[in-house]
Amino acid sequence: MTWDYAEAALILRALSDETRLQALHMLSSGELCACELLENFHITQPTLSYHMNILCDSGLVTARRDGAWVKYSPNKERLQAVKELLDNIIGSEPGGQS
Amino acid sequence: MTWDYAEAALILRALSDETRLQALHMLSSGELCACELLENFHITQPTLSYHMNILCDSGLVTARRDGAWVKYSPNKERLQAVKELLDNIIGSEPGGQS
DNA sequence: TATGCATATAGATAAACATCAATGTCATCG
DNA sequence: CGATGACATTGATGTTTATCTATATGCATA
Repeated sequence: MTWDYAEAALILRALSDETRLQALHMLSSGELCACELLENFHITQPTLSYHMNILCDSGLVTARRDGAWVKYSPNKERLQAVKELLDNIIGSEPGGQS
Repeated sequence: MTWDYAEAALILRALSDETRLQALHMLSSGELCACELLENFHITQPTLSYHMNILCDSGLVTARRDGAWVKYSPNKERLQAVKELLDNIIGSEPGGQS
């Protein structure tokens, strides 16, 4: 995947918020619906919806409707791509380990 | 290194701007002074100074005075740590390659 | 010391962001 | 169909962000 700075900044901006990072972490163990996520925050339902929109728009999370619920999953490939983006910026090989 | 969401969000916020990403990329080939960086942007000197402050505060870049100049270098360890942070969030092993 | 160049700080401003209350939409169940 | 629960959208609001102009500070050199 190739990035320009504007696109990269968009993805990283999606990652630059405490609530969204925590939501992503919760999703790392598997699909969750909005109400399950909401239980772990002290924000209102519309605010969570706003954050999930940002995560979906950036491609870091995918959403699917399941009856009355909307279930969210992390897009691990996309997160992996962010790591490669960081490698490009610092000039290391893609996938370089510590 | 261990992170809480607030600290992680701070670092990622520093990475969430086009100008700062481009500055970091320029620094990947080595130390540069502010005026050298400035030549590659269409922003004013105070605006660049503002962005470099954010990069320094986040620890992603270090600055040292050299006579009249201030020279900036990337902190590659810190950028590596960001990758590990992403691994923690998505639940992969640290240093995992593509 | 006075001048000039490199960088930082201050103050102002417009745009973007995070948040909430109120309301709308969509699916389910009686 | 009507009511209820899950989620989205709207509109308002206070805060943060990126940017500029103007000015200050720090260093070097004549």
